[in-house]
Amino acid sequence: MATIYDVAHIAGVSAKTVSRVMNGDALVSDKTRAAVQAAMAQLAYIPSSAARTMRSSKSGLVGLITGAISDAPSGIEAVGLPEIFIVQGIQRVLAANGITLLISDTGGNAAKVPDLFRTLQEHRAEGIIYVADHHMNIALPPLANVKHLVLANCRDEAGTPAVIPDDEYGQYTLVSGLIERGHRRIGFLTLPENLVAYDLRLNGYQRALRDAGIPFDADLVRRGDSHGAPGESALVSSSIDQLLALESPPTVLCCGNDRLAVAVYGILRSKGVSVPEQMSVAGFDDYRVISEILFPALTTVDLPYGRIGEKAAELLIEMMRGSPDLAASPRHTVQGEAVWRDSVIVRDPKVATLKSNRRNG
Amino acid sequence: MATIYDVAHIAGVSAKTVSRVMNGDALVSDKTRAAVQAAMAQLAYIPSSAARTMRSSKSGLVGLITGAISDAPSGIEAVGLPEIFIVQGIQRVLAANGITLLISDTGGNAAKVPDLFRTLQEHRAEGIIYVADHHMNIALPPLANVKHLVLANCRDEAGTPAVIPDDEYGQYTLVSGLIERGHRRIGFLTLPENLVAYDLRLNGYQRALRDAGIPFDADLVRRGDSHGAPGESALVSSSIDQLLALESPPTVLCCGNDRLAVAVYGILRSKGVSVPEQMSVAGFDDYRVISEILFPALTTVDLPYGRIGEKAAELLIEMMRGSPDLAASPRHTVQGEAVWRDSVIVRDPKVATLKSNRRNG
DNA sequence: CGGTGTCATGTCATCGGTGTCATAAGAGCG
DNA sequence: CGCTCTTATGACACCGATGACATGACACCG
Repeated sequence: MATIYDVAHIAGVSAKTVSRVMNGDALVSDKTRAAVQAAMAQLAYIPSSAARTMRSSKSGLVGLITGAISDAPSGIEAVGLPEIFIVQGIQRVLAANGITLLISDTGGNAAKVPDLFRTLQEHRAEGIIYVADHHMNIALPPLANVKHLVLANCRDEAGTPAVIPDDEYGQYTLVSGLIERGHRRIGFLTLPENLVAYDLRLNGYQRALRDAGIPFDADLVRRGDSHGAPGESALVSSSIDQLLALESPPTVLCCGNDRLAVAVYGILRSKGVSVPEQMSVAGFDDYRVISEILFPALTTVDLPYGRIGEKAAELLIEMMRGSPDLAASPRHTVQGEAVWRDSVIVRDPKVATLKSNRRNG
Repeated sequence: MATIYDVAHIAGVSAKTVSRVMNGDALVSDKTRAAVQAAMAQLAYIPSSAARTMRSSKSGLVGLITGAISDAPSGIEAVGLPEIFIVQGIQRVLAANGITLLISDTGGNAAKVPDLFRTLQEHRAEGIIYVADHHMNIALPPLANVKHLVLANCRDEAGTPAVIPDDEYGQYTLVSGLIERGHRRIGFLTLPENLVAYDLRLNGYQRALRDAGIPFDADLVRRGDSHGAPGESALVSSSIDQLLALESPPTVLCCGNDRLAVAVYGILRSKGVSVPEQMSVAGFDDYRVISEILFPALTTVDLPYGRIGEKAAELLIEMMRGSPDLAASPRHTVQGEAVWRDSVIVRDPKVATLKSNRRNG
């Protein structure tokens, strides 16, 4: 590979002048610049970032760690789907700032994390972003010499700057929208209780009811997703049975995520309940492969993974540039809006519910 | 950040001796080794890979480029789902070999590719893997000085080493299994015609029929997936109508991918055809979020994205080590097997088909 | 006891850029 | 014309590791 000296020799100038041409550092005469550029083109010269890094101690690299330091029960395979969108968002921002991304994956083995950090530090990464595959609490091992660290899609108790989705807001928006569309009895099929999003979503659900003056009815909240564990389908099925058996059953089911919504579609149909005519369904995630393809198309909440990535990268770059006032608000949320599709119908609040219909029919 | 000289000074030895301790190069007395290690620990010393790279011209980096240099019609948003699994597979193998991954994404803009290559070369990546989000043909721009390049999930006409899924085999295995399970009239809802997999899958379908002595009936092959374009659902619905209207309708529908299978479930149900009792359904991809959750669980073909990534990385490492006999077979295929779930029933080939049933009933 | 070999360690140059300082060539001015 | 000032460029050290080579301390041998 050609070096700066080769270029200098061909152009008949000193290496330093070549350096100046590359960096636009100082005044270089037009003639010299042209000669240098011609020489660079002729040799297909590409500067060595290693040499540059040594001298300037700026690597132009940011490290990324993904994988599970999970607080979820073991044995649950993380699907890892959102991560690619987060990574793409990060990439987008970093590339625009001339930064290259070093990536490493724990492969689900939390014990590897210190090694991964070390590797990133060997390459003198100027900042590190840790990405989780779902909104969770994490506890990173003690890390010496890691100056700039941002968490994406997760958070810790140590006050590390974090970018997380606003689950409470998303659920609030969805449920408010359902109420606007005439729904008064809103079933809620929950996420596993140990998830961070469990509480947040439930809060959003309750706040939306409260703001609309609808009393909270605990009977409408049932266990839904259990990480795809065996027996989940039966669990969801029985949850739905309980909801349908209520004196005043729900007119819509909010599912903890889109995956669960798919299961609910099947279960409702197998029970002879049509979607959305007899029961509206809403998901959470706007996991498009599911939500757009499902029939009828699924109303859900957009979880803006790309934005989470972008914001995490923007935050990191600010930190690297030494902006202050960041420690002030360690947690940054990104809001996603409800996406209205065919699985939710508009109804007249005064018309009786499913159960009553049946009774009458 | 501490340097090798700082360590040497604290340990009371020369820098070279510290280097020897790190690399296990030459004999070092136990006492000296202990002193050096203590000093390294005390300073939390982490060697600089930039300095090492300069001296040895080995960076320990491999570059990865993802994104669309698509042969698909424009305006189609790549879902980008498999990529994460491929990337994880690559990461797994590289990490095991002490190699760090540099990643860059075109963000769907093919014009960026030369820039991305340049950036990877500035960091002196020792090899580059190009990953596509679905099995496709690509044409990379002319690249000077890229010695070791491997394509994953795509291929070109220039003979670049490539690791691709064996779509023909997958479809063959699936259809053979359907025949074993008593199906004789096998419907086939195709992928878009411009996809590489379109022909391969159709070939596998036909070969399976041929091997079983079942005549190929073109009426059983209908247009299915159209990249989620508007009107896709209507298209699939009419394709299914045509299949159901046949004198001897199919007993099972093979869908070009799992996404399409989800749509087919809904359409069949809306037409009053039960899955799998009246019509079995099979997908392709084993896209687990869909296949395991769908009700009934979807029979499909595993597309081993993780293995594709692993194999691409293994191939690249072989090339980097200078193994020969690689140019000999530029295309390496990875086979995926059919995964049998509830959406396909075993039937008695002698029993009449749906249409006949209806007629009789 | 001198010669030879092994072990343990140090010295020095080098990888490819860039920061610092020096310097040469004009330009402008009194 | 001599002085200062700007512009354009070069010389040189340095960043942090490591390869090549040198050296010093013993051990062993005849």
